[in-house]
Amino acid sequence: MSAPRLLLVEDDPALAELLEFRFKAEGYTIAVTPDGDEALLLAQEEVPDLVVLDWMIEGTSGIEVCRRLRRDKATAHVPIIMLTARGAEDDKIRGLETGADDFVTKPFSPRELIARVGAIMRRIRPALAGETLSVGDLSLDATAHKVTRKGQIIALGPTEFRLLKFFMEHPGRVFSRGQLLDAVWGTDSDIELRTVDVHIRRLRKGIEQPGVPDPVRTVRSAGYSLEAV
Amino acid sequence: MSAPRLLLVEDDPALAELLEFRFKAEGYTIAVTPDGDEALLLAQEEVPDLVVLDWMIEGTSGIEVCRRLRRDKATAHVPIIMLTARGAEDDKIRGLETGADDFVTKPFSPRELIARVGAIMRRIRPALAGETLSVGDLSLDATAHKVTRKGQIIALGPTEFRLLKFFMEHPGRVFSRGQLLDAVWGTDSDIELRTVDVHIRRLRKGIEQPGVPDPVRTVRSAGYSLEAV
DNA sequence: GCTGGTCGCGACAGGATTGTGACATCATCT
DNA sequence: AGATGATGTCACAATCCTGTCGCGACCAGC
Repeated sequence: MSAPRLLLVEDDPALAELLEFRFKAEGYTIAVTPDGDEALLLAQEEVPDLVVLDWMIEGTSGIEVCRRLRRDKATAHVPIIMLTARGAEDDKIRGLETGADDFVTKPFSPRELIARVGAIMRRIRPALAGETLSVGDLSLDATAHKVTRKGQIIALGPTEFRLLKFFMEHPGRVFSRGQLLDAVWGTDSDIELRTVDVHIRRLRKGIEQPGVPDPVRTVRSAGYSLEAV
Repeated sequence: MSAPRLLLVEDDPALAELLEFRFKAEGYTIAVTPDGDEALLLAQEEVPDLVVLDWMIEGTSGIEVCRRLRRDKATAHVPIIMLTARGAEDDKIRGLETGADDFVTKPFSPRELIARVGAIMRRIRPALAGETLSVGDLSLDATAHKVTRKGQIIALGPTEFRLLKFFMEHPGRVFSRGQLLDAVWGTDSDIELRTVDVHIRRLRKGIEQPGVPDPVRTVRSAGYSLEAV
């Protein structure tokens, strides 16, 4: 399984850098931002596996970020660890009731935070387990019949799903329309070659996301391929 | 969901009584014992949904109880919240690494502990290998032959019950009509595939509740699945 | 610029798949 | 026997998917 993705919202540069370094050393992929609003954008762009959120941050307050994360369907289930100042007990309570899953009181040791993140990840991971194909920012769970890009669930029709699955089983390789027909439609299908184009288009439309390049490459007079970015 | 069962291991009688009272008021079923060994016996007798464990207790130490709970297959998955004295940071780390899911520093307010328990309870869903299956807001007691959703009891016909049970044993996974026939009706049944649709509908009708999305997902040209939410 | 070939895109009608209500049958219980 | 509830099928409606066209944009070479 790919590296767990964290999102750290912390406006103290020194602490942010320290944690970034430590978590990367632990094998996490981690995005860092000091700003609440930017954090929300990042979370929507690519849904993280866990959010570490400082209570006192610039822009939108921590609890507001927390609430908004919970409100958005895509991020509603993501565990949140709040960082809070010592003694602010009411904040803790409110944080937990808002939807934070845990909090850590400043000052804390990186070891403690890492241990807590680990504890939550261990609790979450098994639920997500499945045979998952993964190419670039795309991932496809064949048993659950689900496709995800940057963590966001994507709806595809049956044929588009099979097409994408085939591409993801052979990333980077170029297939002619005939090969795609054989592989996705079946050897004995009597279908126009150009029909493949239409499904390629539907697939592109399905997985497109603003600001992200299209991973489906057209190779003129040869066919199509899925780029591993 | 039937009342969540807690196990509280606490040797301070005043605190134990206070927490017992508060948790009962919150609708939990709670067993209390001051002794570590007795706690292990109780946990084996009736596996709780969550354990609140004081670090310093009579008999076997808290961390030892924690470790043994984790070692026993029946209780390995049960979340544990440790109660620990202020400032014992190393203990926290060791506790978490041993398998505790969270800890609360004394002195704490009952509200805080209750909020934490609530936070963890909200997070438990996937495949507990016990007698009661639980997926999303659904829970199914195989022995009592009862299904509840968001605490409300739901009446299902025998076939719908078996169907739901099978889904809950494999949450999120998509099954074809044929697979469902094999699993729920039996391998040698001679039944129309479309009959599955009808029972899916009856199941949906049975578990539907106003304001809550339908957890049964139709995957066109593939089958059905129960969403793990 | 022009030309032949190739590809993207919107639209659409037919086809395939699924949702739904109704019904006859069968087993169980009173 | 009668009542009740569960079950498997069917027909029909509602959706969704799909293969094909046609048109225009684009590309490479002349």
